[in-house]
Amino acid sequence: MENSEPVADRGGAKGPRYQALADILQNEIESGVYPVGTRMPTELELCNRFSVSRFTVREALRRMIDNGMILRRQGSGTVVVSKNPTTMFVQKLNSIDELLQYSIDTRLKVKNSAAVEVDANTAKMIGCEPGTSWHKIESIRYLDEKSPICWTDVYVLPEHKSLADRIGEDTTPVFMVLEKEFNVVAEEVTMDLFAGSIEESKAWEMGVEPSSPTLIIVRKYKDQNGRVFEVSVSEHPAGRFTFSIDLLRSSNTD
Amino acid sequence: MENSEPVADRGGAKGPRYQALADILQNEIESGVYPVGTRMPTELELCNRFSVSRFTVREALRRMIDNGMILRRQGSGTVVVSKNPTTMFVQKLNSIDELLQYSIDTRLKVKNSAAVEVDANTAKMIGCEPGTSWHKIESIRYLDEKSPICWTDVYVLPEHKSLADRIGEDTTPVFMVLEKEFNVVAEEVTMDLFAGSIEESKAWEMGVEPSSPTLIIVRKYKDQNGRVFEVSVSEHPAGRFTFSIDLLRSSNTD
DNA sequence: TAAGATAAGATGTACAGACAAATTATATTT
DNA sequence: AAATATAATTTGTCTGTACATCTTATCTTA
Repeated sequence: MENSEPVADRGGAKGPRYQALADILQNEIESGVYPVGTRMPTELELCNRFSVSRFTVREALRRMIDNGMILRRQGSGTVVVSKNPTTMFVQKLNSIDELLQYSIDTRLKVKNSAAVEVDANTAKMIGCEPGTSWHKIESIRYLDEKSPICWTDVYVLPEHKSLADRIGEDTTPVFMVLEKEFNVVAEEVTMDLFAGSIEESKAWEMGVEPSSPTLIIVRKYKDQNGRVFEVSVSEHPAGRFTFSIDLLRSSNTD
Repeated sequence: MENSEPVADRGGAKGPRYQALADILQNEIESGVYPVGTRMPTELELCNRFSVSRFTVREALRRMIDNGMILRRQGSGTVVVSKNPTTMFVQKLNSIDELLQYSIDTRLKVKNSAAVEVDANTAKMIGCEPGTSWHKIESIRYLDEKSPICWTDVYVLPEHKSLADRIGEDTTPVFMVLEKEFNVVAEEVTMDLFAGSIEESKAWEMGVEPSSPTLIIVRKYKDQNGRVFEVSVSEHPAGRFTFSIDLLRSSNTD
């Protein structure tokens, strides 16, 4: 007596068996057979139900992990964490340089370095409470001697203020210096991009008209505990810089 | 006579065997044993050299694929594509909406729709040859009746011009309408963000001063063959819109 | 020479079995 | 009843084998 469902020999569908199995299970999750938060059947149960080997089951579940629908823990089991396959587009960065999007030859030149208590405006921009203590490093990024790319204000924790002395020594990104010197790890980076007008004082330094358009990029670097340990605010005068993102549709064949 | 290298029983290092193997191979790539562009040993050769099963070898190579160091093709082999483990940060999008970054309630209102041959400036901006034929759809994105978010010029292929009639019907993103109606698939999306000044004519429509700062976003949608089938140019007056990216350090434990 | 058929080589898929490691449930002891 | 030890469960790692599928090289033929 056959007690298994036809995964091996389904209609006219082509492709590997684990993909067919993944499709079935994803469908069952979407239709509520295994609600979010509950546990999926064990590998052995799936093997028996569909009459396939553990290899096939694990390969199918691996796809579902990549799609962000399930989560597995050794000894515990498989839990459903999402009804829909997440991550339809993925951005891949090939290097740290692409995160900052400057060629390796640009250099940061420090103009000023001092402790500050952020005012209301700045607090809103960098996402913290007004009056918080930060160490602010004002600097300009140059392509060469006469070509300023952008003005950058770097905010670091007070205990990291000695960082200012190391900026400009080489072309290492600021947050990588922090990682190396102060033993923090950038686990998450949030970037906000918007348009604005440049301040009069900075306009002179950058060699553009006052209140001319700029692309402002605010980067927040968080460590493992979610604490923001660096914020940088960069202002790029129009025409000097383009921020590019390349997104690839992830390999879900759903 | 033992002719294999010790992967199974290395020093005091813990962890699975495939991880040890992956580390060794990554090291050899970095030190130039297998230069970028050349082919790695076959699975069977690695099995023999390290006295491990094909499972272990494939599991190791799978890690290296995830790191973007190698690329494999059935029947062909394994080629090295990068000296360093790539993808240090990954952006995950949970929905199409996050790609466009507009709340689901915004609507596009078509102002004009006509065939055009792009001039030199536009050609440079959207990345094609001057004189190319496109169908241009000018529109404005509104949050509600009186709140324009941005001006958007959508360029689609001439054979897709009937799309203009379907824009604004609902809140479906333009490229998704194309995917559904014309059977194309957005496999890759390239976005360029930069600052600029708004044109006089558009300034009036958007309710801002002429030549005031704008955030310009150019999105190019490519299909499986790499052909660009849609280009959109959005101009967001300063203060109306912020583009956010959230990057997570990828799980490579190298 | 060029086109097509054939063979060889490499990765992909699939099965079965075994043990390791982590978790959870159960039983035991205090 | 609570803490501890034990057993059962579940996923992780690993080996071996077999065949399928795709690619590339080689041979054959027109």
